[in-house]
Parts: sequence; C-alpha cells; structure tokens
Amino acid sequence: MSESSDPIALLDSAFRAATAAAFPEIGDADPLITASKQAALGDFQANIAMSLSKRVGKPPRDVAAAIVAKAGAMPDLQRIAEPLTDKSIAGHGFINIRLKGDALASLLASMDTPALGVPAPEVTETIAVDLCGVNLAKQMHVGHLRATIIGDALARVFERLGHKVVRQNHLGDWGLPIAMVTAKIAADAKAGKIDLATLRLDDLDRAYKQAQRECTGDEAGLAAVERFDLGPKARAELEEQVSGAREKLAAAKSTLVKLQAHDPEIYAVWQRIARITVDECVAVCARLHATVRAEDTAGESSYSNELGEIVDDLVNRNIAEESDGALVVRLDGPGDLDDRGQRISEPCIIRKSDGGFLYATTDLAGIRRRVRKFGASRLVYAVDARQSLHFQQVFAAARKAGYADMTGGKVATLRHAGFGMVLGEDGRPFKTRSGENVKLTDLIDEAHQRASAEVNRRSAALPDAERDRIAEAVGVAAIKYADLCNDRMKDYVFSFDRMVAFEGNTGPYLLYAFARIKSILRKAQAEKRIDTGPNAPFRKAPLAIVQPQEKTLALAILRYPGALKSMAEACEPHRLCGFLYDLAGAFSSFYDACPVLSADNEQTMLSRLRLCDLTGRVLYDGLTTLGLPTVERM
RNA sequence: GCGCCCGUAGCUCAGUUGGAUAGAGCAUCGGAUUUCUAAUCCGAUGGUCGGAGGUUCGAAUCCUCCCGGGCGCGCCA
Repeated sequence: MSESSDPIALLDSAFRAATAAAFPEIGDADPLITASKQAALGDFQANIAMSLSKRVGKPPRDVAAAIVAKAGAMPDLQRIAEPLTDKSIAGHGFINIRLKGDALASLLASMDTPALGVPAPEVTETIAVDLCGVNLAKQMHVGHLRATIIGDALARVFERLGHKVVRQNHLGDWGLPIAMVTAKIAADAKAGKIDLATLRLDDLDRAYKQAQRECTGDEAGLAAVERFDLGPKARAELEEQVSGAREKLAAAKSTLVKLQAHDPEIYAVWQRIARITVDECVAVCARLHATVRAEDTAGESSYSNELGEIVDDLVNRNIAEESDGALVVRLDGPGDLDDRGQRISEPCIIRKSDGGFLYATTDLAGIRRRVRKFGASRLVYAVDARQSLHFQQVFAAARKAGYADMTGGKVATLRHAGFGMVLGEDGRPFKTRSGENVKLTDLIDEAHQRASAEVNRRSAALPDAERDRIAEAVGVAAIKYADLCNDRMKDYVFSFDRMVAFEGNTGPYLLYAFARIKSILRKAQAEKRIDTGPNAPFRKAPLAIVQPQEKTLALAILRYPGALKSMAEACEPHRLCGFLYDLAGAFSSFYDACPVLSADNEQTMLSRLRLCDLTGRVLYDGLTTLGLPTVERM
C-alpha cells in the first residue's frame, strides 16, 4: 500500500484512530474531515465532535477536547500537523488543523511522480461512453456541442484513471428520414444533377432538409379545404402538394426496403453519404480537440439485424407484451426502478403496431452489445437531459431483460449523464439570427477569429503561424471550458461577448497560467543555465513551503487526485474545472508574491522552480483530461 | 393530469458527506508593474439562497406544501 499524498486521507485515518481511542464504546466513526473554508481558521477541520455529542452524552466541546487529547499525542499526526491543543477547538466544537510546511513538502514530493499521485484503479473496468450522437447527412451543430465535449471529457477522465474506454458515436443513420435523403440523392445522382464523388456534407445537409419538406404533405390543410369548401383553386394546389408528398414518401419507403435488403445501388449511395458524414464529423471533432474517430462510430444501422432477435427474445421470455397492437415492456413492477428508485409508469415501446422498431429497441441492442461484446461494466450516455425518461425506460427494460448482466454475476452500471441546453443571450435556445442551428465549424471559426484579435494585440512579437495556432487553441479552450465549467444538468447561456474577454474564470485564464509557467522554465534554462530536461536535478530539489501563497498552492496541488476521482464518480466535469481554476488562481497569487528566478537564494529558487514545474504538470494533465488544448506561450 | 430538471449578488455561475460570517467571475469603485507574460494580482461595494413550514446542536443542502421558469409523458429520433 503506497503512502497517500492526500492530506484528507491521512487526517481521516489519524482522527478515526483518535476518536476510537477517546470513545471506545463508539467504535469506528467518520471524523468528518474537510478543507477549511477560511484559511485564517486552519487548513482542515474535523467536524465529528458535534455529531458525536448526543451519542456519548457530552457537550461537543468536551468531545472535541477528548479527541484532541488523543490525536495530539499521536506520532503520525505530530509529524504532519501543527500541535493540537485546546486552542485548536473553536466554535461549537470544530477542531481546526494546520499542516506543517515540511509535511506539505513531503506530501508534494510523494505526489511528484509521472502519475501525479493518481493511484492505479483497484479494478480496471471497461467503460462505454456514448458521445457526439450525430445524424447522417447533417452538419454538426450546436446541438452536438455538449454531447461531444462532455462525453469526450468523461471518456478522458476514465482513461486517465486507468480504465479502458470504448467511445460510441451513436450515429443516426437508419430509418425513414435517412431513406428520404438517400432516395433523393440517389435520384439526383442518376439524373446527373450531382456527382457522388465530389458531394460534400453541405450539399447533403441541404438535400436532407429538402427531402423532409418534399415528403411532408399538408394533409391537415387539405382536410380543412375539403371540410370548409374553400374553393377549387386552393383545393387543387393542396391536392397536388399532398399527392406529390405522398409519392415522395412512398418512394422513400421503398428506398428504405431496398436499403434494408442491401440493394447494391441504394446501399452504395447510402454508404457514400455515411462516409461523407463520418469524415466530416471526425474532422470537426478534431478541431474541437475531442477524440472521436471513425472506428468509434456505431451507427443505428449496425444494430438493424439484431432488433428482430431482441424483440423475439423479450416476447419469448414474457418480458415484452402486446398492447394496442404494439409490443411494450412494462416497467411499473416492484423491481423496475429508475436511478432514483422511482417507479416508471410509462412502458417502453419496442415495436410499433406496424411491425417497425423504435430507437428504444436500438438502444437496448446498444446496451447488450456494450456489455456482452465490449465487456463494459459501466455505460455512460452523454445525451441531452430531455431524453431522461427514455433512458430510464431503456435502462430498466435492459436490466429486466438481463442485458446488463455481466459474466460473473455483476450487473453493469447504466448512467445517463444528461445535460441542459445551450441558450443564447436572450435566454432562448441558441440559434442564428435566421433561426437556424449554429454549425460547429462556424462556432469554432468565430471563437478563433475573436481570439486572433486578442492574440495579435497582446503577443504581436510571436511569428504569424504560432499566433494563429495560439488563437485557435484559445478560442477552442474558451468554448469548451465555458461548456464544461457549469453544472452539467443546467442550461447555460452561450456568449461570445463574455467569452471573448478571456478574463477571470475562463479557459484562456487556465492556458495563461500554464504559459507563464512554461515561460519561467524557458527563462531558467536560457538565462540561469538551469537544466530543465526530463531528469533535471531541480526536479529533486528540496521543497520549502514557507510563504502563505506557497502553502495555498501546495494545498491546491494536493487536491488533484481527489478532483479527478470526484469528476469521474459524479460524471461532472465542472468539478475538475473548479479545481483547475483554484489551482491557476493559487498559482497566479504565488507568481505575484513569490519571485522564482530572482529569489533570495539558490535553495528558494530551486524549490519554487520545482513548485512551478509540478503546478504546470498538474495543469497540463488536468486541461488534457478535460480535452482543452494547451499552448507553450501566448 | 403525472413525471423530471431548475430558481443563490445587477449579470453569468460555484457551493463537497448537512458545519463556523453563503463564495467566484463579470460589471462598478480604489490600489499594484525599474524585477519571471497586467489574458495577472490585492482590496471595496453588492444577498429575504423563490416563499412557507418541518427534521437537526446546526439547513442553500434533507422532508412536505406552495409560487415561478424549462422540459418530457405508447407506437418520431
């Protein structure tokens, strides 16, 4: 068992022992160690005395005094904490704890490894992360932003903690809407209107929308005309429109049949459309600094020949039943609870009365594949919060069907990491002026452009090509951090104007802190002739934690492993964002108050240089785990 | 009608297992650069934590009810 560098863990075990010694009748009790909110009171506090007071029948301050008497005498605690006395007890019975500078130094030193204090997982899991979720023949737009950014960040944190991650881009590439656009493209190609070889996603996007319109007849309008007898002209126009739409729809349905039968001509067109879509999606994700590769794509089409089998299986085992001609899985039984232990009154429909399958059927197949084929013990879905009920139904149905059962008797954890909407500054869903969805490429372009203006102004001396790279990184970091730093479940307001300031709690602020550290290291080498290579001696220099800013920085760094764990457990990237912002803030204060290269003496300089280096590595690691790009200077 | 999510400073948001005087950023005001990048730092102003009850030594946090906003709810995805 390696020594933990987490002060809370050390204090927890010490105070646990002290409490057991002071009150043997209680046995094991959580000492309730937390970081102090106010540095003036201490670094950490133990809140156990208040909670124990009633159980042992003594006033909280007396309980605290008894624990302090035992804890103060423990060698383990004496080594790391300032002496504990009655003065350590404050208020109702809070025990304030202050760590010694040299204890912080040795904790930092033990964390100063390539893993940065992050322990290997007790069990290496395979975790499937559903992310991105694009549709065939459609440009990635702001609706895919969060699914991509959040899903990628979650995938990264699981990987960082040592798990195996399977990314699944659940591509919407099957069904009638897809057949509509495929029919249109196939017809246009046959008529020589378009060239499949040079077709681009923009063309497909337009064709998709047009196909949707062409297949949608104004049946209600026609009915109204007939009912109210609004004249032969209106009637004729509507009849023509409706019959045209009916024709197109019939053509789409026949295309769907051909597609499902892998008709060579139609299937080739469809494959071409899929290729164009996936290539573009991968390219946009790369610009977003999100890892989504072509091989991470798992289209709905890839499940198409499993759906019948799944439905048969559920029917044969009496899990699904008929209801109004459709097949449903009822989920209102005692064992069919959602994540919060609530009963789900709405059944999960797995087959329509016309025999067609639904997205719930596909998602069941997805769960089965992820658990059985990939061996995933955890399934995480970064999908819009509005699909919450859908996922609760599908999860409950999958559990009922045993599709989440793993070999060995355990049941895979199914989790919907839902997220709120991206809003414009008017508080309504973020759209362009004309009401269209904002394309991600346009979003990135604008952030890049706005960042360029700043970079050109502030860093005019850097070469053009580097300035451009920095601007793109700053823009992308701004977009991603703005998205990740809020509570996932809430809607958030997207504002270039606020983002372009690049001040305060923003992605660029974090990048800036990192760039300043890199700058110090460059100067150390260039001007002080200090070796800053991978095995440089300064990386083993004794750390001296003396100034308040050094202490605050040290305490922040030590929280890193816990911050990663917390983000992964809650599937909440904003926890790591908060940590990184605290760390960057602690560094900025340190930077301001504690000269590094011009420190009073050599030891101080080397200690601070090592502190900078460690901070820089934690920042880099954390930013990378969130999926934010970094730059060496800016 | 039922269900889910949300409501914290002028604005945008944090707030850990229930813990001390509810915190940041932006905005406003005032300071800091002969010294490692001022995209920075230090300080000030700013609060009926939507409301009312309840549980508790202690509630923004847990429970109940109400108000307000958003989103869902059997054959779209």
